[in-house]
Amino acid sequence: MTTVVLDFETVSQCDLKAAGSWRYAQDPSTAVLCLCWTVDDAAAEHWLPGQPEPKWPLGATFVAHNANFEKAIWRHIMVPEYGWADIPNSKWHDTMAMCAMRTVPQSLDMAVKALDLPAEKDNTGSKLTIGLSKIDKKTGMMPDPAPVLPRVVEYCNDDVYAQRGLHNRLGWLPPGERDVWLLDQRINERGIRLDVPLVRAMQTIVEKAKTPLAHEFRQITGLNMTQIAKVGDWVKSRGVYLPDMQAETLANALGESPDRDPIDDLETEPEPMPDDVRRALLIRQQIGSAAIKKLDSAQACVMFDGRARGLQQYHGAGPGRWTGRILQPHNFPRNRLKEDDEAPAIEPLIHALMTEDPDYVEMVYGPAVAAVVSSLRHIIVAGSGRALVAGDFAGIEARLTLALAGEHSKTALMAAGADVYCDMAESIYKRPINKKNDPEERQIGKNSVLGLGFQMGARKFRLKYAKKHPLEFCEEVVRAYRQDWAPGVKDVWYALGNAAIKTVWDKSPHEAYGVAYALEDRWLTARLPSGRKLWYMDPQPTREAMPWDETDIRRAFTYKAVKNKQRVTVKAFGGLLTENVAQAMARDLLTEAMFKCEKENLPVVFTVHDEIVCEPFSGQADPLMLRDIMRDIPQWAKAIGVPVEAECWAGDRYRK
DNA sequence: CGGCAATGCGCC
DNA sequence: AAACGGCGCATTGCCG
Repeated sequence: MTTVVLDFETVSQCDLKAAGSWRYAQDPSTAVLCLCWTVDDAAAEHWLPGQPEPKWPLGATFVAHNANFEKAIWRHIMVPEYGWADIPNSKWHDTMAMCAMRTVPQSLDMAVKALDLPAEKDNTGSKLTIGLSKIDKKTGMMPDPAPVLPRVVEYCNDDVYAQRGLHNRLGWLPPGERDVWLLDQRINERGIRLDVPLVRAMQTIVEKAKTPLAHEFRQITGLNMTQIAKVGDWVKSRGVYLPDMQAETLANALGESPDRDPIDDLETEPEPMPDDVRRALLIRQQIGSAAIKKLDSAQACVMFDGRARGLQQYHGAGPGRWTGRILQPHNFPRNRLKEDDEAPAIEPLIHALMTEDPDYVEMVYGPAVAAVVSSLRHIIVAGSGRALVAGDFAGIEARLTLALAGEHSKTALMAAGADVYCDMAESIYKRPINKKNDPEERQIGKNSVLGLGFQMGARKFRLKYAKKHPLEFCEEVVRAYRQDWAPGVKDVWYALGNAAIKTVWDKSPHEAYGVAYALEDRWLTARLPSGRKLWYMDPQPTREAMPWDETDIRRAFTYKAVKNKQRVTVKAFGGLLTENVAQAMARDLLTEAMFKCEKENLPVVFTVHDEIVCEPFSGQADPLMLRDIMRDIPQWAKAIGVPVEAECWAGDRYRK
């Protein structure tokens, strides 16, 4: 098979980072500087605008790093402006997807370095090319690319060689993942319809509501609201101690926490607070949300047809989950507005926001910016003639973990629809618990079931879920989970940990709980019950002191991963490996359901880890159909006995 | 001014 | 007996 490795260089006044590849390619100011490519092992060639279309080898596969970009340029510029033939998705391959799957850094430069391939990033060429998209400050005009074009081609050639080296080193996606990637491409090209007039109205409201409050904040503190550290210092200087400026901390400090029990816990009673501090914190709480920046993101990436594309990154996270980009549908704030203890009806809320009148919004829904933040999800809508149908797997990672651990009495409870959070709470409190009379106890039970499956300890549990309880209580919660409620789970941690450690130390494969660890090339792989593999790069045998006893030194291992765009060494431990497996199995259930949705006229527009959002024709918007699809699990999942439940809904706007 | 690291904050 | 999560983006603050 002939392989063409290619790379475009372009100029534009559109901000690629903010807009994403698809919107960028559609921008009228975007133009191609050059296209460079190699055919198999031959030397690089290049094409410049004005030259005839190159003769592409018949049936070639086109390989690019972040093929989304090359595809977008090809479809939005080469096809309509230069009359080139389209290349279908089935003829594209993405080295970035390959890096993602193998947990190699996704940036070309870092990937090449991590794999010790012989290529250096041409920083000068990169800067020169980027500079062609920026207004020249001396002339006030866009620079003329012509004089530097040979240098740009040289830079582009280097990138093509780097990409080819990467491709030769990593090869192709395995067949199953190839299908997932092709589905990913379809979803990213389909895009998400945004309600642009609503986005504008929200921005107007935020602007109007924010200005006087931001001014008042500055009057009181002399600071900018976003200078969190300095605001913290100021608060402290006024005699109030706050560990951070997080929404929850502020709510507690301002005495708004509904579940607080002041008699029980005098220590955390909100301190009497000077009026200016109270007012400043109230303002910060009302308008300090960073999430409203999503409105700017939405404007920047939405295309001429009202849809935003390229919002999901294939295999962005180690266990295979998608990650969000640009608008990032993965972290929309949840709706915190309450009307009679329920989320308010959506359409009246949208109507109120569309008035662009913050006073009216405030009168009906409380502080206007908070109302906007709570409504952000609703900017995602169904296209015309269509509806949204969405569903999420209920507590899927906890269910998978319990099933894997053979805790069949617990999975049977779940399958029967019992309230396992109350069941867990009964193990903790050793008395009958019900949802109505013991909401706090049930919440502790819920956090335990969802949080303690991956070796979280008492300290962390307290920090995350139970700040108001003493450490001793959290120790008892952890003990109850590990000893009484689901004792099989800790066995999974130790078994997976030991199997992986033995594999790395003895360089021979070891299996536990249906997860088969082996060494392949520079990776430790974990074959899951679904047949898919997880990849851990550059595993190193180490010896580690145990956290509970520094004289207790045991075999362990580390591997390399990317965090915050940095390559870091990660210490493996059983709980982490178990979490990876649970996340990965949940992802496999998700993709399985996504394929079925596509077949059943429920085109997928995005997913959020355990949630699928589809956009069928209005007449086919049947949440029960989606529920059936999501509950229809593959054989491997049936074999471990995981009880799967999905909560589904249909509507015109995205919600939670 | 741009690049980079650290931090905060939102979700699953 | 027994431990650490996974992400992306915005902002700040420091550096050259």
